[in-house]
Amino acid sequence: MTAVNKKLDPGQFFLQKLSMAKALQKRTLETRARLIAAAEAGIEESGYEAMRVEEVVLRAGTAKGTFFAHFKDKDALMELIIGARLDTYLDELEAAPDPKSVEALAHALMPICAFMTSERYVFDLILRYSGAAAIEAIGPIAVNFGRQVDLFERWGTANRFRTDIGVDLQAEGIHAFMIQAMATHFCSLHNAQSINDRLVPYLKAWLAPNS
Amino acid sequence: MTAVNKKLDPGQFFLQKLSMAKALQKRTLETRARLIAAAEAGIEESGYEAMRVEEVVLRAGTAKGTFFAHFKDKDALMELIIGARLDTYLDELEAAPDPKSVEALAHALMPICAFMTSERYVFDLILRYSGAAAIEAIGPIAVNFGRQVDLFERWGTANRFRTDIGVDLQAEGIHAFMIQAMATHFCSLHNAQSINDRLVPYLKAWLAPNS
DNA sequence: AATAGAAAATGCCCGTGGTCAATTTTGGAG
DNA sequence: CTCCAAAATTGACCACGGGCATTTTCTATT
Repeated sequence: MTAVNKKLDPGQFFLQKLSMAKALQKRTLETRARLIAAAEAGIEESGYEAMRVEEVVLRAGTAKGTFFAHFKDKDALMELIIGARLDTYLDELEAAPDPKSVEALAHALMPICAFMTSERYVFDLILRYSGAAAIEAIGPIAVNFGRQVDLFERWGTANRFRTDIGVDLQAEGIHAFMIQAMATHFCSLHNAQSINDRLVPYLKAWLAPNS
Repeated sequence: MTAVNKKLDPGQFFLQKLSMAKALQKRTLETRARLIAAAEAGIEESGYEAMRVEEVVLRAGTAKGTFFAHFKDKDALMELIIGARLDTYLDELEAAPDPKSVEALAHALMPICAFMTSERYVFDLILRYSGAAAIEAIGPIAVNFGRQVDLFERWGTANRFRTDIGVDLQAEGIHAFMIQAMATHFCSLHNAQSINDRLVPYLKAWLAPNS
């Protein structure tokens, strides 16, 4: 677990952020866990957008103020939970063999795309937090996006699709088109096309030009 | 002015949406204009994020309820105002000659990029509204994005950068990388690189592969 | 065990977006 | 000019995120 940013559940991420700081009381961790569990239970029932701080606090059996003692704001908890989900998807991708074709690459991305577009609210929040809002606050989602690009670089190194550009640039392009495919998926009035059907042409044009 | 989606100021956009509907009272238009003017004045002073419905209503001399009789919610007015700004930038681009090189293309996009990234809040709102939220509600920003891609197609037709893919796909790619360049601009901790410096490598790799 | 000081939890309060039944204004019909 | 129905406006009210002074609980020290 010395590798950076691998397999962090919401609680662990918190611990990492505070590493080397004052020791945390057991009570703190319990309260935190209750709040996160309460939020996850509510999300399971009614989705992400419907989450209310008041309801989370009620389930967890704490006061409202306690919530904000643990999380900067409502979005900070959402980011934690959504970031954790994104991480599990990425863990699976990292463990799986590198895709050998553009089609396989797109196909491999579908689970994470499906999650990201499961709710408009989720997609918007991810985009909003994909860039560090401030220097000191680089959150789980921004970290996950970094991991995504790293993985794409690995794929590009293992199976060099294009030789005229660097693997880093290649990886950033994959990422850009992944976002684009998801965004246009929301745009389409009658979304007849699947995200995969949108992504494949982009990636073919990006990774295998002139062919 | 029969061409679709050209040069619509906030008020005109509203009229278009209601075309063929009941005739509007003069009073309605006046109130609307006052609300929009009040919002724009406030934005001029303190920026987009600082806009408060209460303050707009105070300036305009109306009740709060009136605001929501005219606009679905706060964001609807923001979308109108930001969309209008985007349209003026696009008008200029459409009137200007087609860029002949990748560098010129990127350079031409800088003013609109600068506006979109003038505030984090603005960028997030634009992304949020770039896809139609619902079938009936395709707003000014989504329309503007459509115009952008149309313009990129025109550029691609006039000066065919790539011949192995269609102009529409080419245009969508330009758009995707434009977003990517702006998004990563926010990510960077010490953003030493300008948006232009980020965009040019993307576009070179996209529009002129193997060269 | 007593106590002091720090950490955590509390819940009342506020700001702000958004709703709605009641009221006023408008434009037209007779 | 009068009156009425529809359109526009009003402002009291609610929901929800977030702030903060106060109180409670924990932990370390003697």
